[in-house]
Amino acid sequence: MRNAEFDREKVLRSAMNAFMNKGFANTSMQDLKKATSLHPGSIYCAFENKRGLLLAALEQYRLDRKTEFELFFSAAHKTIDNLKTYLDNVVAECISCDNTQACLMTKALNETAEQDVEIQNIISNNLSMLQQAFAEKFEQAKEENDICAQKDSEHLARYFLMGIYGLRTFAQTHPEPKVLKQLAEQLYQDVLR
Amino acid sequence: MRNAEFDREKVLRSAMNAFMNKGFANTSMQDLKKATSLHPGSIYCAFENKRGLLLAALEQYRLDRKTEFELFFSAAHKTIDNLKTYLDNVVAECISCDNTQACLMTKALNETAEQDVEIQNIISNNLSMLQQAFAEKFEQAKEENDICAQKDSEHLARYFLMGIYGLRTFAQTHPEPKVLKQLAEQLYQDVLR
DNA sequence: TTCCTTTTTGAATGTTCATTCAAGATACTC
DNA sequence: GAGTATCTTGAATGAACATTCAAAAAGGAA
Repeated sequence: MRNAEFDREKVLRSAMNAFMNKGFANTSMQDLKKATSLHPGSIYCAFENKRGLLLAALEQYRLDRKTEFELFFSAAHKTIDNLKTYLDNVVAECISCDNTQACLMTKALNETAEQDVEIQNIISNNLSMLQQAFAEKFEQAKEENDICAQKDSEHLARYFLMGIYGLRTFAQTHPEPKVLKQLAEQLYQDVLR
Repeated sequence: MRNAEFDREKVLRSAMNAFMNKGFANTSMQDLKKATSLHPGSIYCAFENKRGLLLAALEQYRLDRKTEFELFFSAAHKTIDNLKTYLDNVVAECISCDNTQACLMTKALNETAEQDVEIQNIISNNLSMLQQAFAEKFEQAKEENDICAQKDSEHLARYFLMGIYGLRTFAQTHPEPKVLKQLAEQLYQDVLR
């Protein structure tokens, strides 16, 4: 017996970054070798192939984002304030202009859509989970009387997520802090109202 | 002397579709040969290389979208109603689920970002033009007293565009007509208010 | 230590790709 | 209608790619 030497999470996060930087098709095994410090054979041994590495990276990304989400909403503030903090963080990511500005999910969705139904389904499910998580937070905010009780939490969650997608795309063309903050502020107000 | 035999616009629209279907990196010259009915040599003769074909396709896409835009706003209705019609059309495109659901601009932006600054700049400029065109329409709507005079047309245009980006991305995961229509409706209301 | 199992290594493989090119075809000019 | 410039054709090219594999290394069990 012998265990793998590499740290699986570290490798997956490196692969994530590589895929976010150059996209799936444009990231060669050489790029991945450099990014992960794993030789091709090891990658194939551990993840079957390049696509398998993407699948594993997507799952790790989901877990990381979930942890991050829970961190934001574990803060001892009103739910509505945590939502604002979450949104501000998205803006901050967009402004920073590093590769995390792109979401691996939407990036991969854009690239592999139509061609790889399995990946498309996985991503759709992951994004649905995020949407569901937001819906629960909006429900909570309703209970805290910060959002009108008649509002549909599901709809709010969808709209909020749509706004985040739009914000990220917009930021790719104009990553001006002032503008992005203004857009996020309006999104927040529109959701509150 | 001898003129090229092929119809340049037709070829570019075919290339557009190919790129929207599979993305730039995943569209091979063979795919392009099939899509455009042009032999590799002819493509290289006319567009220099694959990237040149993308550049030409992007420009044709811009022109086509511009024509479409002007068509929408040439309708003899109030500007605000034309805006709604435009948005409804985006939703209809998303629902139809053919490849036009994706915008070639945002698709290419997502894929080539970071790696090809020239393409990134071209796309950013094109999208800025669209944003400017929207701003003019919002200005017009203000003059027609359908939008509060204090509102900033530039901001409205950015928010509207952001919403469209978000809508398109959202539609990739959940192309349910009812949901998309509801999201578009709220976006419209939020812009009006 | 010894043996076994699994991982690591990196060169080899065969495929696919964008691109080139020389020959042939075609339309325009004079 | 001859000449010429340009386009079309599609096979050839060489690079880059994902993937495989056999040998070497190393952890764990006894």
